[in-house]
Amino acid sequence: MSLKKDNLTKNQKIVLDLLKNAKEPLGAYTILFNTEKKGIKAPLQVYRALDKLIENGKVHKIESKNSYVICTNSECDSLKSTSFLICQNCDKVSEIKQSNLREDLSSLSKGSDFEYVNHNLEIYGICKDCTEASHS
Amino acid sequence: MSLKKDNLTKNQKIVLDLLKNAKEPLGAYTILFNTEKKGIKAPLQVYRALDKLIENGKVHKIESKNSYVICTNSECDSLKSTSFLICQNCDKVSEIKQSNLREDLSSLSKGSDFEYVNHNLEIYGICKDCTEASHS
DNA sequence: TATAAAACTGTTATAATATAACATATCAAT
DNA sequence: ATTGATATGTTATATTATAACAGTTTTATA
Repeated sequence: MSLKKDNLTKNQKIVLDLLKNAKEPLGAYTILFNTEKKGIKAPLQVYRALDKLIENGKVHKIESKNSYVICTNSECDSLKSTSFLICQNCDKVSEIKQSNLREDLSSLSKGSDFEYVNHNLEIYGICKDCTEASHS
Repeated sequence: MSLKKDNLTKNQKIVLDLLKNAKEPLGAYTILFNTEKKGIKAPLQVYRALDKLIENGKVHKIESKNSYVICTNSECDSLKSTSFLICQNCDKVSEIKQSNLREDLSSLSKGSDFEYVNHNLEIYGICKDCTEASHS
C-alpha cells in the first residue's frame, strides 16, 4: 500500500516545537543552543531537521536573515514560494496569505519572457503593533 | 560648497569593475580571488567595498545566493529595494524594472496593517534563452 | 518474518560567509 | 595647517553551513 508516512522524526519534532513557540525567526545555532537539553548536539542535526521541515512546507527560511520560521499559512499551496512581512523594529515576521500573489508574479515574469517557478519575497517595514506603540 | 563627492575609491572601483563584467552573481570570496592581482588581499576589503556600493545603489545582494550583482536598473528609484528574476538553469540574473511593483507591494502591505519600507523579491524560474535552448 | 532499500542518527572535521578590533593613511572642509 | 570623517591594511575570529563516514531505525515487499 505504501502510504507515505508523514510523521516527523524525533529531531524534526524537537526543532519544530521550538519554532512553534518562537516569537521571531531563529537562526540554526540558536535552535541548536535551545535544543541541547533535548538531545540535539551538533549543527548537522539541526540543519537536517530544518531541511526536511522546509521540504514538507512546515518551516520556511528567511533568506535575508539566515533564519527560520514556522509556516503559518494554512492554505500554503506552494511549498517552495514564500512571502513575508518583516518588522524592522521588533523582528516579528508574518506570512502573506494573499493567494493571487503567485499569479501576479507569474504574469509579471511572463512580461520579461521568464518562466516563473517560485519566489521569495521579503517586505521590510513596521508592523501594526510597533506603529501604534510609537504613536502613544 | 560641500559638494558631496560621489567618486569611488580604489577598492570600490576594483570590485565594481569585476561585477560589471560578470555574467552571473559573484560571491564575496570569488570577488576576492579575482581581485588579488589588483591588490585586494583580505575579505574585509571586499566586504567594505561591497557595503559602500550597496549603499550607493550600484550593487545589490542576492540574499538567497549570498552573492552580489551590479545594478542594471537605470531608474532604480529605491536604493534599498530589489527585484530579481533568477534563472535556475544558467544562474543568470536580471533586475525587474517595473516601477509600480513598489506601489503594489506597498498597498499589499497596507492590507495587512503593515507600513511598507522596502522589499527584496527573488523570483526563480527559467530565462528565455534557456527555454529556447531546451526546445531546439 | 527475513531482508534489502531507504531514511534517519551521531560524530568529527572542515568549508563558506561575514565581522571585530586596531593601527595607519588619505581626503576634504574650514 | 588642522581637524574630523572616511578609507585602508592586517590579523584574528565569529557565524552559517556542509562533507564524510559509520551505525541505527524504519518501511516495503519478497
